[in-house]
Amino acid sequence: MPDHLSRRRPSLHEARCQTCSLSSLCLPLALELEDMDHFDAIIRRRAPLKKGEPLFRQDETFTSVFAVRSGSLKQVTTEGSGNDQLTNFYLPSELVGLDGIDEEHYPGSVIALETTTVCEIPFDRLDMLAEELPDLRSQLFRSMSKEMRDDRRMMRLLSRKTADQRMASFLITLSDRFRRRGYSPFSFRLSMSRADIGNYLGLAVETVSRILSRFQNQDVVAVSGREVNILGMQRLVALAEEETPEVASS
Amino acid sequence: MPDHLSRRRPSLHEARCQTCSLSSLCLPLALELEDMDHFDAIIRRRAPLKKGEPLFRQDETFTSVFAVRSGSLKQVTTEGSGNDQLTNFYLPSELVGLDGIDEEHYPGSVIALETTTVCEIPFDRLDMLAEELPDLRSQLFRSMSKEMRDDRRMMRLLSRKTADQRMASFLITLSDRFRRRGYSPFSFRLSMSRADIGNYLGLAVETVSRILSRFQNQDVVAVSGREVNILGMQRLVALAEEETPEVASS
DNA sequence: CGGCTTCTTGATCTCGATCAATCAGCGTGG
DNA sequence: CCACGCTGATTGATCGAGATCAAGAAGCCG
Repeated sequence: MPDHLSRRRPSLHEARCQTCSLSSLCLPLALELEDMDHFDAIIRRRAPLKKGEPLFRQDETFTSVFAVRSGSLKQVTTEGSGNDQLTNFYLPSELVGLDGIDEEHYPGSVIALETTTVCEIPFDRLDMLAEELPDLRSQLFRSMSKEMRDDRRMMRLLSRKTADQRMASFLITLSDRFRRRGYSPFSFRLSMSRADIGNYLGLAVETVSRILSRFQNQDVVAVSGREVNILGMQRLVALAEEETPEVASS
Repeated sequence: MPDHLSRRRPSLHEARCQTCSLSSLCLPLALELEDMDHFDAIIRRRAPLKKGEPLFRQDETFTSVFAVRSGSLKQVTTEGSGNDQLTNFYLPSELVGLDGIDEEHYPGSVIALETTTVCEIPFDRLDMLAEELPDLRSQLFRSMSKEMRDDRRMMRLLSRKTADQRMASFLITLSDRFRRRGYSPFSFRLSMSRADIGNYLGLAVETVSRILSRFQNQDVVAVSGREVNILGMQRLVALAEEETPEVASS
């Protein structure tokens, strides 16, 4: 993640939706000014999380969803003994915790990858407001629907794609998310470790490292530590889409 | 004109939520009788789908969600050329199409695996009703949240589990869903082909077949064609949870 | 510095894909 | 009724992508 994402402490006037630079991407995106006031009123500001700090832990009681304001987080689900699964990364404007509504508990821990600030949105208040504001309700449905759609894409990636395609897809997706947030899509900093990437993509750390080295040798990207430069977006897209031979189909 | 002639409703008394045997599992589960009337009023009954018939196709405009009344369906997403991904199976009382809200198009085709009946719920009407009925709204959020949670479980399965664990998990999940619908959790019929199972679990057809044979030899299940008998649920659970050595973790 | 963790690179092994062949079911038409 | 063809399922033999094991290198912070 670009450093300025995490460095920027919200000054006071940023701490309101009306003046937040993310408002066009975030939950209140469809609201009129007046409605946004109502929405803004239920938000709780939070002290910034330091790297490694949890926003909440798995199995804690679900109370709120969170909008990322700056920084980034990962969601990790532990099942059985010591076998974690990293199910998502969250960037600014994205909504965290929606999968906890059902069952009333968060299904995974969400942990800051760098200094991170979030807006807390108590869900009972949000639900009440969703009753009054059709646009807010609609946006909430959309957000959840989008997350389901992204999950399906991820399943496809995990069950059909080769290691190379996974890495390429991962870099493209990140690039895209940065672009839509107004940052360079070609030059950014990874806030997650190689281990995180491997865990997320279903690959061994060694494989992640090897593939990045190979991409580098092929001049598709330039990687230095966590700094990434995409040199050939075309090639990268080609790598991600390359026809995988065949699998079961009905 | 007498009412029963002008109505295009199927005359089955089951065709109303109030008397539907699934109402305790389905969307209106939390509604008072009076509210259920309102909900019932927006439902459109549909002619049964025959095996192989699509409920809707990928990229069609999103208009409705559907509740499965009887039978079963699969959701298939095609991307690129001829490379399908089966992302879900749907059983009675489950909600189909929620991932189409965002983007206004269905992200995959949904196809009947056998003769199947569904209730069509126009989404704009549902949304309006969700404004008036907090319980309905809540249940809708829950359904979506649950689907996200299930998706995450699936990601975990695809990225961490061995072929044996996948098959075992699959059978257990099915068994569980049958149990909650009042059917035998130990004896049921698979409505999907081996190819469908393989596609869903990210395995080759041959692997699915081999594992079922092996499970059979170990007296964990008895399989005859699509008929399944679970002989050792304990063993099956053990197979599904067996510690997978190690993978990347942070 | 030294003691960490994270990352890279090399060598080997393994699970499940792929290739190939046969078999079983099942509707269709002669 | 059976022969035919088609699709789905099973079983065997081989192969390869990526995991695992092993050892260094490079950051990073006290």
